[in-house]
Amino acid sequence: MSRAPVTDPGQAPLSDSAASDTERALAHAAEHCEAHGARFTAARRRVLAILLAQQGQPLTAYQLLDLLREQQPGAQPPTVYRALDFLMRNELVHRIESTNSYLPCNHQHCGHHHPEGEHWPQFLLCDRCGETREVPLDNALRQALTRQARDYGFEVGARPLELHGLCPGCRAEHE
Amino acid sequence: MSRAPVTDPGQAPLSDSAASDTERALAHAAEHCEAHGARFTAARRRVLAILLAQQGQPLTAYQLLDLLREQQPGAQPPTVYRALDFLMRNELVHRIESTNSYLPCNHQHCGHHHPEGEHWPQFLLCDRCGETREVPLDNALRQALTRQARDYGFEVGARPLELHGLCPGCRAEHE
DNA sequence: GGTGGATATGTTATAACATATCAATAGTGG
DNA sequence: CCACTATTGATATGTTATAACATATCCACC
Ligand SMILES: [Zn+2]
Ligand SMILES: [Zn+2]
Ligand SMILES: [Zn+2]
Ligand SMILES: [Zn+2]
Repeated sequence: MSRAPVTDPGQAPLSDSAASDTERALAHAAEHCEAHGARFTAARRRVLAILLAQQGQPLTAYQLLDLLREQQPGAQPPTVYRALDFLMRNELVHRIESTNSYLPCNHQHCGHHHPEGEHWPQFLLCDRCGETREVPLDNALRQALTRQARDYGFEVGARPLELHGLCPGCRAEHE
Repeated sequence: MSRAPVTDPGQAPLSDSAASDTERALAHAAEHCEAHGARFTAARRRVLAILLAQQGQPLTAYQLLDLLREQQPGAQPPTVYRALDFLMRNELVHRIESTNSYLPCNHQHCGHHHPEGEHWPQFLLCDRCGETREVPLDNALRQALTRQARDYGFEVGARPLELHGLCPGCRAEHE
């Protein structure tokens, strides 16, 4: 699996807007956890901050571990997997099954209440550059999927959809 | 991940209809390979036969390896991964990304020509019993997915959709 | 300001999934 | 038969994820 180069938030200076986006996201995460009685500890915050620094490029757990070790040299695989589990339980991070990688939830979709039910994300993944974009799953699409599954007798839930292809940039380059 | 018990085609006697389904599928596979200049060797046939014996329960590569070793004691991981690669290249087997497991293509959907393009399967997976059903991706759904992705500038291809939930049987038991 | 339960982290080891490499062998066409 | 290519055998390793158990921290209560 080829992957894009990673960004180390401790070294590579982010642009001002990216940095403030990250700060906003971290503040939001802290708030969200507080509201749910979950503890947003330093370890969890560090992991989320690293993921947020990647700008739409998911990281594998071991890439994350390498970056985490720059701040916390003793970190081990369980360190990152536990943080990821926590962040996923709290819907702050998603796992991309098709690439074994992890991405912060962008919650562009959580601004207001969803009558249709729980958070059902959809990802658009570029097979060329790795860019991964989370978009809201269209309601009509959601209903069509649920309904079609029900025609086969299945009751399906809100696991992320992963669609692979080429991002706008790579489409342009490609021809 | 919990998985259902496996069926060993060499020992557990299949019902007549299941056995003949398997034979038909194997014959079809042989034909299909012949037509494409691909060699349907004994090793590949054995692997496909084992998968076909599972009746809608995907196997992991190492479950498959254990079963294969009953016929071929020297089999190693590369033995099964090579066979799986071949079978996937020839669209005889699918990989289920969300469970790291493998399932024979049922090609209920390949009976006639598809104007919409390549084989774009959809799987309905039961999280309780593991049953995995391959169904044709509805054309309207396919178009909606393609179109919505294009609205975001992405050009997406025919990777399988994996929808998780409860199968009819497990829904009934569940309440 | 102790005590105890719950939650989180540290530490070591291992399970589970997948591929690289190179030598040996078997099919294929001249 | 020979050279060529695809396939298989065999060994080792890489990659992803969790088990198991010890320790530390937080917090409510006395
Ligand atoms: Zn999300
Ligand atoms: Zn791209
Ligand atoms: Zn199929
Ligand atoms: Zn079921």
